[in-house]
Amino acid sequence: MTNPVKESFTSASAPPAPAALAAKVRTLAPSMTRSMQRVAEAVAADPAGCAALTVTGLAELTGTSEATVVRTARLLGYPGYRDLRLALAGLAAQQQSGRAPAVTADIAVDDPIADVVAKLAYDEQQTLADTAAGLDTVQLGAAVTALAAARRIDIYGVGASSLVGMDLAQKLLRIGLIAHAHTDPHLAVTNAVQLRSGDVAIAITHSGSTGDAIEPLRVAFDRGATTVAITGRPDGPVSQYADHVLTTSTARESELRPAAMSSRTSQLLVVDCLFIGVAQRTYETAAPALAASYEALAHRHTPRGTSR
Amino acid sequence: MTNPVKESFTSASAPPAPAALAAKVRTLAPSMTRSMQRVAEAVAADPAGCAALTVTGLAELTGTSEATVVRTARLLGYPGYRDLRLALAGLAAQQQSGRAPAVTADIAVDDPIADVVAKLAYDEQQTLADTAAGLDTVQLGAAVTALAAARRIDIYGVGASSLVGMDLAQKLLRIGLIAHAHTDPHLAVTNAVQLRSGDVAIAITHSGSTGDAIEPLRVAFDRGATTVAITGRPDGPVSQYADHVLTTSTARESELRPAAMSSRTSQLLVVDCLFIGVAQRTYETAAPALAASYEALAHRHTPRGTSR
DNA sequence: CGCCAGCCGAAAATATCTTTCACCTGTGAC
DNA sequence: GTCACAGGTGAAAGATATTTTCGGCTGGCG
Repeated sequence: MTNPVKESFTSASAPPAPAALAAKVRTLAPSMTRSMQRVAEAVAADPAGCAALTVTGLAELTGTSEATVVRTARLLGYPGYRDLRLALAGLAAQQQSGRAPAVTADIAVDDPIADVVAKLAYDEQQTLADTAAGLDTVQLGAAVTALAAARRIDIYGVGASSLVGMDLAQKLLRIGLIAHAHTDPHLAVTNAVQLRSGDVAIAITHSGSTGDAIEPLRVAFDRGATTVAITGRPDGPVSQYADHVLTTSTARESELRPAAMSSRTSQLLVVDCLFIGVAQRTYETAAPALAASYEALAHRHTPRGTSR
Repeated sequence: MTNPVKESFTSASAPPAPAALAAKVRTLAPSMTRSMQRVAEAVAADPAGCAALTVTGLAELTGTSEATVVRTARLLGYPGYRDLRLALAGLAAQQQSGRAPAVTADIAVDDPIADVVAKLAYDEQQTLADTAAGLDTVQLGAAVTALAAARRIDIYGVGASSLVGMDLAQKLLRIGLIAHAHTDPHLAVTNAVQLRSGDVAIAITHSGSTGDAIEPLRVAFDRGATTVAITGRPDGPVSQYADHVLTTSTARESELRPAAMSSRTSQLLVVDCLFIGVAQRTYETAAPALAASYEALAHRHTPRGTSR
């Protein structure tokens, strides 16, 4: 304790440097000794690589000793090598994520699988954002009100949209509403005839011009039911017979990724919004119903379960 | 040498996870013990803060022991605490520089409809990002390879997952593969018996323990077919019979938004990735098939169509 | 040529991380 | 109800990594 400040001079004004590490290295380089410069250089050149090394490793890499590495870390403003290493890891992560947004291109035939995942996820996120931004909450609210009070709900959709319709029907059934998704156009029409005021009919069609979904909606509309269209083309024929139009977004499509694919994401978001809206309005009955259906399902899972 | 695997079980397919740590915590949480959950929670809640702590510090903070902290780090896929800490520092740096924390609250009963839309869209975007980050591209690639060469593809899923299965089957059929989604558990099993080497069976179950989806997969597995599991619980029973496990992410759930709902988004992304992967590999036949199916559908739309 | 200042690394000292092991708790069988 | 058992758990031993100490070495200067 004769001399508490022996090897512990730090560059004073340096708090735990965040990202401007390369700059700091350059600034401080002149005041460094040869060995320290080698260490600093290595660190600046490959933060990620150095973050993976222990003091000893970095010392060997730079042909110096542990002590020198620690001294360098101190000079750069960190309490010790451990903290420099942490900062290095952070820096590496930043650089990493920084160059990520290069996924805006279309998916190509020869894209590696990792790129496919990234691009697809990005596209779908974009689709969701677009849909949310473009959704008319007034129309949505009106549709929810109609659904919550409906005596009976019929849903029409064919092809990819039929799955969305079934999803909605499944959900509504779970909270005690009477909903049915029709996929057979003929049966859809014959059922639509049964509808009347107080009932709700929903057509789901991305193109807005799928005859098989429009026809039953028209019948329901004529019968006095409240009609809702979920479509990517609010100016299409389907809107003619819809009291409320909910617009889904259309993502950029490519050869490998037909429109039908991204429209599904968009449609599902709308459907989820409808469901949650209805669940809110009918909370008194919906909550217990949801809990009950959850409970009922528990028995379908293998008891020992988690293999903990 | 007696027992090389004592405390060294890692979650197998887990490489040093990059940024999707919160997601990983959620995925693995169910298979964790109470103490480990506390640690995982702390880490997920405050990456930056935890990165500043030593093992001992984090153990004290969470009221557990060093051993438990290390065990948790292992479970999350890191060789030890040191590496988890490094990853944490990286994560913290990213959040710091990156976008807003955006701590969205759960959807409440009295949220206005506009909030519901925004929260839902945000949650689903989050789910997509998590899924993409957590997806093992090696497993995915292997599954794609198997699918592209398959003589026949059977898909099992019940409940909400059945819709995802149907979606996948629809897509694969479009590019000329022989795929069938089974929703009836009995028929699924009786059909699984027909499978043999060179065929592919896919089970989709969020819980990883849905007997009705596992049983046919087991049969297919025993018959020598290549088996794939798409699940949110990679440690669940279903993985026992799966050659390739594709992990979907689990979103924070709330009363109004049961897990089944967000799992669908995640599952669909995986399914889309599979589809595109297969389409790439079989481009020669897939491209014309896609074009043809598109062509065939055009006639189902009202001729005057778009009212443009 | 000898002396001194400061650089440098080997090795000791310390901190941190990992592993082991025994205890403890809750669970299921009888 | 009691017993046996399968894990979960943390204290402490053991292994690594980091920091500090300390003495040798180099090169400049009188």
